[in-house]
Amino acid sequence: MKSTTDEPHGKSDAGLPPRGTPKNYLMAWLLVMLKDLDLHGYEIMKELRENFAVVSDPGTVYRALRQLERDGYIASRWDSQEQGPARRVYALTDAGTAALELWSGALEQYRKNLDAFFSLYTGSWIKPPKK
Amino acid sequence: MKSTTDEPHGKSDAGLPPRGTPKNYLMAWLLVMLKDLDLHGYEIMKELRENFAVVSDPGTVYRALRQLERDGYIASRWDSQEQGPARRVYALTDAGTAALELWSGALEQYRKNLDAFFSLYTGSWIKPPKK
DNA sequence: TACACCTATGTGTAGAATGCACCTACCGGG
DNA sequence: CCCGGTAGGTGCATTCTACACATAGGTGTA
Repeated sequence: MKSTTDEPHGKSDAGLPPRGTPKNYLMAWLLVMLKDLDLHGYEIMKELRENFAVVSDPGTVYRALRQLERDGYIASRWDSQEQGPARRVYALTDAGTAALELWSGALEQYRKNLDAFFSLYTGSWIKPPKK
Repeated sequence: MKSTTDEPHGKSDAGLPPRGTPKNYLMAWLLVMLKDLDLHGYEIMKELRENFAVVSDPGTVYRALRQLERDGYIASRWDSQEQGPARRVYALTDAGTAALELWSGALEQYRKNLDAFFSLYTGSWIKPPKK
């Protein structure tokens, strides 16, 4: 049983870091996974869980993939092999490639922001004097 | 008028990077701002908006500060100077200092994760062979 | 045959984080 | 007298994600 959800008075512990991934981070990862290879959802999900620890739940991955498809960033086809259930294989579209480029720029920005955080955390911060 | 909200069929553009900050990122910043100095909300909010671009909205900052206080990570006192309205000045508690340390570790982890993303984005990724 | 388990793909739902719009109140200048 | 800046706050809607659960084909095994 989770300790943070059964408190009677609504203690929420938002001050503590979540296992939390940045908002919409998942989308960037889905796009980058498909950059060179076409993959199906289960494969992507396992990689993201086991190798990259980006997401914990299969449902979230499948839902996000369908959303990316609705929005035209990826396209899917069915791969019906005789072994096991059919797979929905995804491929990046041109819009998806463009979006991935945008994501890359945005994440570089995040990285600089992180550096700013650490420079506050390690050095002392001098508040800019009010003019 | 925002172009993403009035589409009839629910297009949501989640594939594109949001101005988006990582989830709960704000909490880490509030804590780190108070690491060496006691500040009031308005000051913190202006810094976060103008110098660090972490958050866009004052309400969000004030709300988050109250939440951190409810959870015991920061404490407030009123600073009633005769100039202008009274200010609620915040200071880090011991729990807050500990939480900030946790945040620092989590964000270092996040940075490594970002590096993994970029190594996928720039190099080619070789999918690990299924055993 | 029954069952457990793995692959593969989803839906329903709830909680949390955030942005936008809006409100109160104090104070100084034109 | 009204405007704008300082200071703090609420209500609401949207969005993201985790958890639980459902479905279905296939394989091994008791």
